[in-house]
Amino acid sequence: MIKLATWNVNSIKVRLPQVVDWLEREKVDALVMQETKTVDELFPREAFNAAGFECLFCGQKTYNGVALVTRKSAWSSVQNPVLNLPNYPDEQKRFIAADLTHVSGRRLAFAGAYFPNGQEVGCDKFFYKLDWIGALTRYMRSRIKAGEEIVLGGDFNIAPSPEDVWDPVAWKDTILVSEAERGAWRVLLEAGLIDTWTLGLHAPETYSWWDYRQAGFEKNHGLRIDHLLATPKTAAAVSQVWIDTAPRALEKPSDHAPVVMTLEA
DNA sequence: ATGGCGTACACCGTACGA
Repeated sequence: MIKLATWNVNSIKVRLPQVVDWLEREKVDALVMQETKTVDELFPREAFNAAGFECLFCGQKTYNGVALVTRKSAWSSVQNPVLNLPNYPDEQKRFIAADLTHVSGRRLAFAGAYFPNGQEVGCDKFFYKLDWIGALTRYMRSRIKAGEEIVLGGDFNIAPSPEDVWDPVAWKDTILVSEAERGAWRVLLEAGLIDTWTLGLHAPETYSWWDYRQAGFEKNHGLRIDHLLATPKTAAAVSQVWIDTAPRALEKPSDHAPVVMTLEA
């Protein structure tokens, strides 16, 4: 069994102890992280190495930043690292990927993405978001057409359906749920990716993000905006999918919870 | 209508997130 996860950690410096504890306790084999908010020179690779993980990271000062950590004992090789979208020159560090070969022989590319937030429908950042998703979609499509098996995890900053929103009436047409964003989500999936959440393997229903403000987590005022997508053959090997809400209940949590899936080796 | 909270940077407040 292979366990893959995505987690927006909201600062790897602040969240490092929680992330390392969680990786060890949950026996995660590979994790993509978003919002590491740390330049590469200061990424805490030694802490991950000591916990038995190899690291790839693509960071910047203050904002954004992504990383991929892989359990050394689970993978026979980690190859062809991709740091940021190759087809989209961008100072904002939002994409990472590598080709993983599991000790069982199963191969897959594991990609992690931090989609732009977009701030407000119609503003410059919103159009950057749509543009960035377009570049990601083209890149994914090219790799899928080449016959690769891919898992794409990340903070998509899109709630695909009304049931992914705690108050869909209040949120209607706002950032993260607008028709334009959901349309971009559908186009991405049409490139050949399946939202593993829709495989019917998950329980219970929950969100992946809750606002720090106004006791969002306690009231379960959340959104499901973090996702794990997979190409069809890999999706057919998925055995379970869940959102682990436990880290969100800790002291000084990230505002996001990790999304996890297991895959038959 | 605004800001609520948390993080980063380094101002002692501002930018940003979702």
